[in-house]
Amino acid sequence: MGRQDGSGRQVSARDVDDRSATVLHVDLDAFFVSVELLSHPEFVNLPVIVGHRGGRSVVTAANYIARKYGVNSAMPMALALRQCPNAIVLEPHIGLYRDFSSRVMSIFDDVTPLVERLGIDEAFLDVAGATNLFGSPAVIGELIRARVFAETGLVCSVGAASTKFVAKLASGLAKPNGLLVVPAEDTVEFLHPLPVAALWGVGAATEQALSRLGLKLIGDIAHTPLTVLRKALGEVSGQKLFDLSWGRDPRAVTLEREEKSVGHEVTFEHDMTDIDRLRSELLRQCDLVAVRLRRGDLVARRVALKLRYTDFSTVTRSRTLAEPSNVGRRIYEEAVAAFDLLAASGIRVRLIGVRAEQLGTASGSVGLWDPDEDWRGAELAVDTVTERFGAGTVRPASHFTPRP
DNA sequence: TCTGGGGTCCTAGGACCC
DNA sequence: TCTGGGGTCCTAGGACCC
Repeated sequence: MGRQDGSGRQVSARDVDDRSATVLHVDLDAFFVSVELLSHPEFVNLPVIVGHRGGRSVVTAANYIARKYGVNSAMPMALALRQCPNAIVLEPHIGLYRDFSSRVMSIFDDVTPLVERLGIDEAFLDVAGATNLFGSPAVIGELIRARVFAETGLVCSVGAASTKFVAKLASGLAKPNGLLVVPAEDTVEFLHPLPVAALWGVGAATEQALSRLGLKLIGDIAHTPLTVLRKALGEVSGQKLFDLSWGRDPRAVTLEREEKSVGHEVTFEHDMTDIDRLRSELLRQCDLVAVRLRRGDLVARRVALKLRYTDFSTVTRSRTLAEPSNVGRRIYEEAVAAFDLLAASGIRVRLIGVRAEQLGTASGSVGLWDPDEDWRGAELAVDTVTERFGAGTVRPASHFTPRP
């Protein structure tokens, strides 16, 4: 998991002017494992995995020692333990990680107001306006790394570049416990020797498709006619990859994005065949989704059901609601109607899930209930108000504001 | 090896309308 | 009658990311 002395190492592409590299990507190294190790220092030099042992679980996080054995996140736990039988397996503590995450993010906020959180353990920072105060991007990067270590005991890596995706690539190459600056003028030179899989949006399938075209390196993509890329990868993806291969990434660092969907899903320890129990699990999930919608003052216009069968094949069925809703019962009605069309005797379900989509704001009726009260109570409050004032009063469709 | 759970984005076909 | 072109919405599936 890298050195924990907090000094890190300066891995600069060259000792050059870095004033153009004002986008920082900060990524905590082996975040979940590092947090756990703060309270288990005796495991620091051992391979450590965070995740549930047994069942159908996967590796949530692994430290760098475990990674040497080929263990990676999202790998089935059973396989990970075969690769590294001596690994220490620790149960995740999401609440704890969230606390550490907020502490780290608030350090970022001290540096610049332009912080874009990316999940729990990474963020983009636009430091163009902070250089007068703190110094060059590289200096700011080291400042952040030192403060994060001093105040939380966690180690992070920083990439600095003129665009988001190059900054992210740079932080990945700087890991663990490093900093890498890619000045704008060096971007193409930096990108072209890297494998195509390094590009944001190139996963296994796209890598295969590119390989069929004989394209292995980012530089190969850069020198392929756009028409060929568009045909092989689709209009949008082809254009995007071509632009990225030349270091073109117009995305700005943005403060906050609106949620587009809210969902819940569960994989059973053993495949479920009991249709009634599947229905009741679905009801539970719909209630949870509805609570989250209400807490965000949101309503959903679509409900999507997801089933994964024994053979891992997955189907989804979605339905558009006549009236947007955030009431658990209503969401359940649609979800279970879709489920009943698929459910038949002999069904073997590995995963069931529900997702509320096409969210809109439920304006004009804030304060009818306390969003922090117990969720069953909140459900009751909705239904009570609905009863008293008639259906639609709580979240009238006329108040539905679609979001772009 | 046997595959989590939270999401976002893109594609493609069909319906429907002008 | 056997046939165009767009635009938009709905739906299903899949790739991808953390």
